[in-house]
Amino acid sequence: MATIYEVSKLAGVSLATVSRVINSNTPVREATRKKVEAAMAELGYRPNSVAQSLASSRSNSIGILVSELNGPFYGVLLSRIEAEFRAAGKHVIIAAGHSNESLERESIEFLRSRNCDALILHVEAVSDDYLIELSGKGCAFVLINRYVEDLADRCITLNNHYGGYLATRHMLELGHRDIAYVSGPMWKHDAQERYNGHLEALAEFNVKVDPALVFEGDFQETGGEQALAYFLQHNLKFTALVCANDEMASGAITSAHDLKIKIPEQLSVIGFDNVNFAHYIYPKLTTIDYPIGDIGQMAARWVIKNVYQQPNTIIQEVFEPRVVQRDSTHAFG
Amino acid sequence: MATIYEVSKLAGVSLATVSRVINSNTPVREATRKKVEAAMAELGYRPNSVAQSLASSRSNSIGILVSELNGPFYGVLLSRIEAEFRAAGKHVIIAAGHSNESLERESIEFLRSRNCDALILHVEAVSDDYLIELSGKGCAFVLINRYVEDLADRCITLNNHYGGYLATRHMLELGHRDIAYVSGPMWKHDAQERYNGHLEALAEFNVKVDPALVFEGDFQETGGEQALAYFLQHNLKFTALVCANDEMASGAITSAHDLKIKIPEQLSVIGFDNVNFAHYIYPKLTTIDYPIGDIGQMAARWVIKNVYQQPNTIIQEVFEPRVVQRDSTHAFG
DNA sequence: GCCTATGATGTAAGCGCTTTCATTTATAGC
DNA sequence: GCTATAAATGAAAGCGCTTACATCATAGGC
Repeated sequence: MATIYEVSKLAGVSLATVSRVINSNTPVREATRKKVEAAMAELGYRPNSVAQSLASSRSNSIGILVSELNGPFYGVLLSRIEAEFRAAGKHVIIAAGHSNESLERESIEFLRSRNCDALILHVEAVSDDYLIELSGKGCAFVLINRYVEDLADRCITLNNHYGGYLATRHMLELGHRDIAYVSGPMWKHDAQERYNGHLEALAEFNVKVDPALVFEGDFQETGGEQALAYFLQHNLKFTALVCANDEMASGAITSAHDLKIKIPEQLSVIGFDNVNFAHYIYPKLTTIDYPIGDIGQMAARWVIKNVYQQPNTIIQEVFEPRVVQRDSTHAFG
Repeated sequence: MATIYEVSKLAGVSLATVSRVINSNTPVREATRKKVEAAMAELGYRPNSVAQSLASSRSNSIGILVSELNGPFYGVLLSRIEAEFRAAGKHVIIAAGHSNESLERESIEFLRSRNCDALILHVEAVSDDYLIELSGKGCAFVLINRYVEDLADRCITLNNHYGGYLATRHMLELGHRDIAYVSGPMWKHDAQERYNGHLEALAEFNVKVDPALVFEGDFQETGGEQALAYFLQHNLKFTALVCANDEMASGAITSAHDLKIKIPEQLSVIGFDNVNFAHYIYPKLTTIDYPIGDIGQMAARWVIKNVYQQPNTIIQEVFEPRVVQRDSTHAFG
């Protein structure tokens, strides 16, 4: 590969001038620029990004840490982040934290040692204090799907409360009044918020909360299966089932098939997240759309604005969910 | 961040010695090593990977180019590749080619300019000649899911022919004789091979091929829908449907639901790939497992062996598919 | 005890670029 | 046409590390 030195010799200018036309951060006379560009083209020159990084202490790389690389969720996220940075000439280094504290910390250290200019973190296990400390060390990062008070300006989140509200309101508007709820693990922030939204909707429609109609699931398919079994076993009356995510909704629907409960005729089911398999479920799952792609893109913009100094970039910190009506919900009666 | 220089001063040794204990490529006296390690620990030193790259002309980064970052397929692939390299202290840079020739070329150039030590490519649009030329330029890469004669030793593939054979044999063994086939776009190598496998199975069971029972789909859900509509419209008799991938199988099953065709009682359906949503389909989809994760891991090993010089690593170039029996297929009669 | 072979450590020259500062060249005002 | 000023370019010092080569220390052979 040709180096900047060879380009400068061929163009008959100094190294510095070539560097200037590459970075276009200092004016260069038109005629000189043309000469340099011709030389670069002739040699098929491409700047060595490693050398650029070392000299400028900018790596043009952004570290992305997500819980899992597979699964229905993160692909969309990565896709949008990559597209945004690619357009800006930056590249993306990925790592998986597997929702495990020590792995998450290790991954962050790993990415930091890779001289990433910034980190986009989707972390679940690491503590708020750790993140605050990290920020104190001067590490530039954005948090996705997590809100930390002291780091509020670097959190891009979904309005989970409103999502929970929308899901239950959807059922109420369809005329349902006996609504069972399958929550996520209550120690998780988003699970709690979604549940609070559910309560708000019930209150708005003057429906009394029946504690027996709430089941704490695990955000997995099994959670939905267990929830349905539990509600039926206790002989509870309900015509609608609100699930705090799509996996659990899928589990509940699978169980319902086995028990010959017709969906949505006998039971309306709504999920949350709108993961990519939601429309493969039969009947196609009505759910709350989590615009994870938009959130990823916004995180990338945050980096472009704050780390790569494009102050005009507009940042939206909170995203609003919406109902995606498909075939698993049905008017009451 | 501390530099190697500060470590050397604190430990009372030269830069070179510190570098040696970092890389452990040259013997260092035990006592010296201990001193250096203590100094590194005290300073919280981590080598600057950019400087290492520049000096050693090894970036310890591997570029991964896949068609899409989302979708049911690539997450698993990335996940396994990342895990393998992570364990080896390497990192992974990702890019998406979107099955578009110029984007694929551009992405490859992008990754090359990032000084990746090697590339793992899942490319569909770029020509064989381009790849051969790339290899001639001394660019180290492995090809996933694509076989190029002249590059045979750097191709990790699935035995698609055998997979096609297995799918149809599965139906034949269940007693079906009237078997419709939905292929992928025939210009795609894998679609062609899967179809040839289908033909082989039919021949083995002495079943005559009925050209009317073959429909060329698009590897998307719509392909499956169109195929079913086509077969029914032409009043063809068939009790089994072999689809060249899971998306098309899903489309066919959705259409079947709408037409009140019972699966598997009236029609057995098998897919191909075993993507993550296959078991969300109702009934759970019987399919051919494509061990994409294993293939990714093997590609990573290829790099470790050939680029990072670990000659003992064993490489498996061709992977064998297998039948995953679920609920969408049923014995004839 | 001296010389040599061997292993451990130090010295210093880059890797390919950016960037500060000095220098040269062009522009304008009189 | 000459100086004051601004604009364009060049020279050179790093960025933090690796590595070839030189040097020094140690041990073994006689």
